[in-house]
Amino acid sequence: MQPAEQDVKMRLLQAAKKLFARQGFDGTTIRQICEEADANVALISYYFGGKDKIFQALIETVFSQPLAKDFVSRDLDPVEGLKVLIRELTLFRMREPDLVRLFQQETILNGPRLDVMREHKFPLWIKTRELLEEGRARGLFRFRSLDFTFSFVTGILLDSHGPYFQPLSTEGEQSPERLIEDMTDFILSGLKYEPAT
Amino acid sequence: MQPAEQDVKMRLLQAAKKLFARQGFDGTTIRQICEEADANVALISYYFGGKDKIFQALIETVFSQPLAKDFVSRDLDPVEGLKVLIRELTLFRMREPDLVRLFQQETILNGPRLDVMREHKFPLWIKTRELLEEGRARGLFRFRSLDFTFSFVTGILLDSHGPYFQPLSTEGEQSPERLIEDMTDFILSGLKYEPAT
DNA sequence: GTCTATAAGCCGATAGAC
DNA sequence: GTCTATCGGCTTATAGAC
Repeated sequence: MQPAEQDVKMRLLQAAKKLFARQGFDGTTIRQICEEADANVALISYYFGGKDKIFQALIETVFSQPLAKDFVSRDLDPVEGLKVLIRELTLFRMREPDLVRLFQQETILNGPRLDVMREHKFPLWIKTRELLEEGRARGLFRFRSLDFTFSFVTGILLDSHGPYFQPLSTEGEQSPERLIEDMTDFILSGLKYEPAT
Repeated sequence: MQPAEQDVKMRLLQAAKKLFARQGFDGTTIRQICEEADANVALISYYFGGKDKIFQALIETVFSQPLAKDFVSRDLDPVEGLKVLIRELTLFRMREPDLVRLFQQETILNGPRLDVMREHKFPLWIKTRELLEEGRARGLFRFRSLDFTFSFVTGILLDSHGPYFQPLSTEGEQSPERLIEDMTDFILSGLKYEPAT
């Protein structure tokens, strides 16, 4: 694969990510993608084989990079584990807002490609559930339903209303660190965790 | 307005709600809607004036029913107010899953159709923010950032990952009442609320 | 590898018959 | 009020020139 070819393919993938995320799959045309990527209209068919194929290629490039391999494999204390999860996930979400939006859309549309995403991301969520359960067993957390509690935690972690509620915001932009701190605090409090004094 | 006319309009609206929710606005054609409603292709133009218009009409019928009118207008204690909000919103979301999906779709896509929804729902969220702020001022709640805290609360309230995480569920179906109780408990704990003994 | 030109089909919308 | 037939526009995809 030559450099120029690499370059165009990459530009097309980047443009596809951006536009699919912002406008949805159906709301995006290959013409828009090619224009955004400064490439000819025919090159999506040439490099990927069509609109569906470039979407699939996009998903696959995402999962070729490890996201949370170490979080899943490391043997962490429930509290420390949740802290690592909150931090890593929050930073990832701030690094890749378009990707987050893309996932969210697929999740809601419940399309056929959702299974691929499930397969790759579920180890992360299984580990998260295990941390909650272990924390409860050890008396660190207090809650009644694991299913409900898990959904509360993921609701906070994967919140997707940022832009929607933007007009209500009053405090301006804040640092990621403050968000991570406050989120950790809120979740651990919700779990009735009482830090050792 | 004659009965038959009412009937067709209603069937079209119901079909539109179902298909827009499941396939998105761009992924749904007026032909599909009319087929689902057992109506002729031309009737969407005739009754509503076009695809965009039937969407708008759909949103407006939703908001013609009072959802949270009383919640917004009633002068409630912060804690009681949040409890009412959690209950009403949760019950509404269980009654109208398609509508929830529709909102979530549009929220993420951040399209031009979002403004209509914002206009109708924002009084609810403004009131929610006021309750949080008032609760903090009265020493009932403890948190640092109102913006962050508001996003945590809405993340839980508007969680959209139910179907996605379904395969991880272990506790089977549970009653709405239990969900409301647990959610209230988690949120108030996250806000550091300590019930008077 | 890149481009133009064009094919073939679906889209939303509507004029006009009934 | 309902329907058929059709229009113009835009879509994806590709054949073929360079």
